[in-house]
Amino acid sequence: MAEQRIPRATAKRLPIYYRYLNILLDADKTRVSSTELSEAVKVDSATIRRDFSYFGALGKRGYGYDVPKLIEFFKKILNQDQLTNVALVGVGNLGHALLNFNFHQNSNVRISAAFDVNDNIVNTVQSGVPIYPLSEMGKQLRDQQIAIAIITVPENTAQEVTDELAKADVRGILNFTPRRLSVPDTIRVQNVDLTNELQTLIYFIDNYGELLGGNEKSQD
Amino acid sequence: MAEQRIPRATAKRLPIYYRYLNILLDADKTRVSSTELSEAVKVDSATIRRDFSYFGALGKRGYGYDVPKLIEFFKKILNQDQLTNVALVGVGNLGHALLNFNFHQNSNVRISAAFDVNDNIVNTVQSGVPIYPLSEMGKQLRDQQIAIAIITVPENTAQEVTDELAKADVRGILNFTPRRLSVPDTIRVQNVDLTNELQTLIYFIDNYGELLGGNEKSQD
DNA sequence: TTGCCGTTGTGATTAAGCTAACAAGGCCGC
DNA sequence: GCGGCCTTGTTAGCTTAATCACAACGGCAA
Ligand SMILES: NC(=O)c1ccc[n+]([C@@H]2O[C@H](COP(=O)([O-])OP(=O)(O)OC[C@H]3O[C@@H](n4cnc5c(N)ncnc54)[C@H](O)[C@@H]3O)[C@@H](O)[C@H]2O)c1
Ligand SMILES: NC(=O)c1ccc[n+]([C@@H]2O[C@H](COP(=O)([O-])OP(=O)(O)OC[C@H]3O[C@@H](n4cnc5c(N)ncnc54)[C@H](O)[C@@H]3O)[C@@H](O)[C@H]2O)c1
Repeated sequence: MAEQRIPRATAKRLPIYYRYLNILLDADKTRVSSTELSEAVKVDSATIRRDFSYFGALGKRGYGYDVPKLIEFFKKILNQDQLTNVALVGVGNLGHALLNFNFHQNSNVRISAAFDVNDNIVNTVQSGVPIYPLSEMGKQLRDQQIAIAIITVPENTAQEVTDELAKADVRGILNFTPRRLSVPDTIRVQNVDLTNELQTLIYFIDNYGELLGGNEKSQD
Repeated sequence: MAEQRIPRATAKRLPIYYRYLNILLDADKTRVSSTELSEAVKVDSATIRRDFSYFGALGKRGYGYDVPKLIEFFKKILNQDQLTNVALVGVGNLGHALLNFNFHQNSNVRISAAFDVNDNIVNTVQSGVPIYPLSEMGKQLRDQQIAIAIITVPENTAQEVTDELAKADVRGILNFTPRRLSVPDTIRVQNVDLTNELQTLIYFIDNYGELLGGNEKSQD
C-alpha cells in the first residue's frame, strides 16, 4: 500500500494498453496473457507484467488477465470515466484536422473550444466546435473549466499564446510548434514536433541502416 | 577515431539543435554557448556539450561554439544537404494538413507522392503533389526511389498498407495510426500517436499534479 | 484431492541516459 | 606576453528503464 509513483515510461504506455484492451473486448475476448498483449502492442511481456504490477496484482497466475476488469481499472486511472474538455488554439491546417477528428473514437476527450485570430473563421462553428477570437480566451477557458490546450499556431506566436494560456491557469499544453516553450512549473508541456520526428527517422535510416537487423528494436 | 555510435537520445535532439542554430544565424549570431542554447531548446547544458562531443571537439573553451561551423557540420550529419523525398499514404484530415505544410520551412524534406483509395481525389494534384491510386504505389515508390512513407490511413487498413510498403522496399515509416505495425526488421517505424499523447498528458496532470513544481522537469 | 501446467509477479542484472562538478585549455583585456 | 576568466570536454555517480530468469501460485483435468 505504499501508493508508489508510477514510472513515467509506464504512464506513457497505459493508453496503449487501454486502447488494445477495448479492441479485445469488442471481439468478445475476456482473457489475455502478457505474451499475447506483447505481440499486439509491441512491448516486451516482462515490461507489461511489471507495468501492471505497479497497480497491484491484477492478474491470475496460470490464467492471465481478465479483460473487463483491466478495462474498468485503467478507465479510472486514465480518467476515461469522465469527459475531459480541451481547447485548441490556431485553426489552420493542423488545427482543422484535429478539430474534424476530435478524438471521438473510444477516447473520452474532446475539443470544446477553439481560438484563432483570423476574422474569416472567428465566430463560426467548425465540426461542432465554436471558434472564438483570442480576446475571449481567458474568459472561455475559465468559464468552461478547461485545463488543457493544444497549440497549432505559427511558430513565432507560440510563446505569446503560451503566456496567455498561463494567465488563464491552464495546466497542460500539447505543443505542435517546433518552439520549446517557456512555462511556469505549474504547467506541463508535451511537445509533438513532426518535422523533428521525420528528420530523426531519416537520420536513423541513413546512419544506423544495416545494423538494424538482429537484436535491435525498430520501434519508437 | 573510434567512429562510435551516436546514442539514440542524442540523435533525437540533433534536429532540434540544427533548427535553433539556423535561427541564430538568421539573427546574425555567429557564436553560442551551451548555456545559451540550453535555455532555448530546454535541454541541460551538460547534455548539449556531451551530445556535441560525440562528434569531436566542435567548440572552443572559454568561447563557445561557432554557429556557421556547427550548422555546416549538422547539415551533413542530418542529410539536410540533399533533398529527401517521402510518400504520404492516406490523404484525409491529417494527410491534407501534412501535404499543405509539406515541411518546407528550412527542412530539406518534402512529400513528392501521395496515395489514396478515394476516387474523388485520386489522379488530382493537391498542394503541388500528385495523388496516385494505391495500385500504383509499388511502381511509383521504386521509380522515385522513395524510401520513407508517412501513414495517415484509417486504423484498420494500416497493417495492409504497411505490408504493401514493405514489398516496395521502404526503409522507414512514420505511423500516425494508433495501431502498432508488424514489419520486417529492415524497416524502422516511428509512431506518432496523437490520442496517446493527449491521454498521457491528462494522466500526468491528474496524477502528478502538485508534485510537479521544484526539481521535476516538465517537458517531454 | 492431487499434481501438472501455464502464467504471473518480482529479485537481480544490465543497459541507457542524465547531470553535477571540475580540470584543462583557449580567449581577451591589459 | 601574461593572468584571470570563461566555457568546454569528460569523469564519475546517480536515476530510470528494460530484460532475464524463475519461484510462487492459481487453474484445471483426472
Ligand atoms: N501542418 C503540418 O503538417 C505541420 C507539420 C509540422 C509542424 N507544424 C507546426 O504546427 C503549427 C501550425 O501549423 P499549420 O500548418 O496548421 O499552420 P497554419 O498557418 O495553417 O495555421 C495557423 C493558424 O493559427 C492562427 N493564428 C495565428 N496567430 C495566432 C494567434 N496569435 N493566436 C491564435 N491563432 C493564431 C492562424 O490564423 C491560422 O489559422 C506551426 O507551428 C507548424 O510549424 C505543422
Ligand atoms: N485527424 C486527426 O487529428 C487524428 C488524430 C489522432 C489520430 N489520427 C489517426 O490518423 C489516421 C488518419 O486520420 P484522418 O483523420 O486523417 O482520417 P481520414 O478518414 O480523414 O483519412 C483517411 C484517408 O485514408 C484513405 N484511405 C482509406 N483506406 C486506404 C487505403 N487502404 N490506402 C490508402 N488510403 C486509404 C481515405 O480515403 C482517406 O482519404 C487515423 O488512423 C487516425 O486514427 C488522426
